[in-house]
Amino acid sequence: MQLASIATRLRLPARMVLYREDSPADWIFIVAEGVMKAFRDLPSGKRRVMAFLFPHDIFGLAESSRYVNATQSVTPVTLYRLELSTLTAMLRRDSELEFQFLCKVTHELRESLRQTLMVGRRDAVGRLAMFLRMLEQKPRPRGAASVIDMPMSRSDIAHYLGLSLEAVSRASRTLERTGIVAFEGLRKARVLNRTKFEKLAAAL
Amino acid sequence: MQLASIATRLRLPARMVLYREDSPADWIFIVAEGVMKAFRDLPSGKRRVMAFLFPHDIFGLAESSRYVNATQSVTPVTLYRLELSTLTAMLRRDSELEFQFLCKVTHELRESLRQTLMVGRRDAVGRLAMFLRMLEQKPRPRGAASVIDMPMSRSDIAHYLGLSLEAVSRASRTLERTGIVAFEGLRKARVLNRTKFEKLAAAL
DNA sequence: CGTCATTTTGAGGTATTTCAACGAAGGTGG
DNA sequence: CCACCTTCGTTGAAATACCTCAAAATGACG
Repeated sequence: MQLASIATRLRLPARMVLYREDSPADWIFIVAEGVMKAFRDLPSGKRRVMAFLFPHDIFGLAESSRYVNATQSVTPVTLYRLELSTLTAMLRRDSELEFQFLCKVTHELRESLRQTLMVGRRDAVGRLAMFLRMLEQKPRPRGAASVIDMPMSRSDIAHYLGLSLEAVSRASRTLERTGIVAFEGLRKARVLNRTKFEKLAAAL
Repeated sequence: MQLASIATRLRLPARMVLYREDSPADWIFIVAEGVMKAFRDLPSGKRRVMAFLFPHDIFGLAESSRYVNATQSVTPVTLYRLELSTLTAMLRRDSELEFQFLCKVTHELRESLRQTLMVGRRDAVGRLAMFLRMLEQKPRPRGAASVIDMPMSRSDIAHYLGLSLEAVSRASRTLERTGIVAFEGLRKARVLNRTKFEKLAAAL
């Protein structure tokens, strides 16, 4: 996007909190490189990861000038940061840009709907399969085509899927035991049986 | 919205299917009166209600020129219908209108996130409380201030919350038995114990 | 007022959550 | 470069909550 030209470039190491929930929302961010997560800590102490943010994703959704989520880097990241007021001014001036932006938000909406579907499933294995398929569809880093990269921790995945860490662990084990997916370490996965995999991932 | 001026007014009786999933997405709709539901039928035969659409809500989200959901009227409804091509043309011309539209979609995104949070909860009673609070916050029809109107069936609620019909029924019973909510028939509810209600509805 | 659909209620099955403890991984400092 | 420490992940067993199936009760509608 041409927004980059008026944005500030920003680098963050892994595991760094960018902003907290309910803090004043002055900026909008775009991921240039790396992965972030947006999450909320619930009263019960549980944590829900609302989204993983990949390159090209825009984030900084606010309500009444406060961020609705906290965000934290998962890997080292490069971000573009721009003032919200600057952005809205630009959008009003540049209709074409605004339209692009609208498309972007619409896309996010579709993603969110997909996540609702995923979280609504009852079975842990299916949810994990769906998650892996989502990762698979992300633009993969150069080279490794058939390998799914999982930059986030098992615990993050659990919080994203609305499962316990243990359930994710067991679901991984099941996928491996049934020969559908092979895990190499904690950060890589490979689909071995595409047919069964798709059948699982298909929204139950 | 001023979109109404270029839109076709449309009336539907209750329980009428407006369009099906994957059918060509030529139109965008706005609810003027009544309630619609957007849903998907899953391979397993289960149905998921993705959203209830109230007055002022826009719907007709598409992907590759196909609707992503089917929609059906819950009550008799009045809709505004406009061609997608007409809309995009107008948006490009009228920057102010486009901005309004962007805000609208952003709002939908927040709602979707809220639903994700709700569906992700583990307890049926909490989910139902959260749902009732959502209904409560909708602009209520004239008069009845403290009464929550539930135009949709228990079965629709179940499909929206990702629960079985029985679970919704039992959750209602529990809310009633504990004196938190009183149901009058199947279509009206009243919060009796606001404190406990909010505590339940608070995202666990 | 009768019929059909929807909702309620009960009992049993199953998947996930919890709790606890062990094992592995990653990061830091000597 | 290795040892140590802390965090994260795995595994097992028991508890919980929802789902499913079945039947009765209630509500909707002609």
